[in-house]
Amino acid sequence: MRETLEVKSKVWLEVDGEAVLGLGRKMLLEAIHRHGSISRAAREVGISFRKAWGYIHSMEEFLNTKLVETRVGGKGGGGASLTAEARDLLAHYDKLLKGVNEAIDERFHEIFG
Amino acid sequence: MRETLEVKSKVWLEVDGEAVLGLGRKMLLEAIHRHGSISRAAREVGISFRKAWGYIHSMEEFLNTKLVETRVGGKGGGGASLTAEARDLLAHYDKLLKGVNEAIDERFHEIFG
DNA sequence: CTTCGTTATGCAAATTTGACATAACGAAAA
DNA sequence: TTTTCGTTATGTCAAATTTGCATAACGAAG
Repeated sequence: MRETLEVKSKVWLEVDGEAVLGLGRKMLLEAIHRHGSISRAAREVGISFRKAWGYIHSMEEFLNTKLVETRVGGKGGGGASLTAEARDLLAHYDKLLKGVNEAIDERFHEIFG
Repeated sequence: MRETLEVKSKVWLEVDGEAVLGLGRKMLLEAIHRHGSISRAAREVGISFRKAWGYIHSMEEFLNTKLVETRVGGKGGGGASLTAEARDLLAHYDKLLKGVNEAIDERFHEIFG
């Protein structure tokens, strides 16, 4: 009956019905933290700068919190870094994810074989 | 910092990267089972017949299994009912969902307060 | 004062989604 | 036999969403 039946899951945070943190945004923020640049982070996670920028501003708008500190111009063109609030939010989200996917997978294999 | 921060989650099944069963499709199939009609089921769950029909055929194509038995014309115009495979799949999916959302909620409140 | 890579946006294209229109069907009633 | 009725079954098109393109502004360093 089935070819490659598999379970998929998503866990994300919302404010006023708008997504403010999911797997994609998490990857983006972590990449920004590593590279100190939105554009380089976007390239790494495979999205356009435009989209990354949209993500960030949407998150900041609905969380009503500054997450990414940016510098424009200057040596290297500028750059970006995470605020303490962003790092804190990421840590909490990581905790939330920890074990959830494993629990789902476990249940899936237990039921569907 | 936050207004109404809440956790959201989805769990669904895929075949070859295509969704074959999620919450929406589950609701639709259950409504078909109750009403014996795709169109009445679609009205109940708030989607168009066209969309419901698309769901069903996509599910059947990727699962390579007949899920809905239909009769066209005749008294009442026709009707539809679930196959044994569909009922079986629904039962398994229900089992899969059972507890998962509770586990996620529990973890959320434990971490975010 | 030129260069460079970045932030910052408007806008258009493309894709996806969803709704509309219409045909076919067949049992029962007229 | 013919009409009626609510359903299944699809093609087609519009609308909404998403994605990407183009361009301006910036400012430190050479």
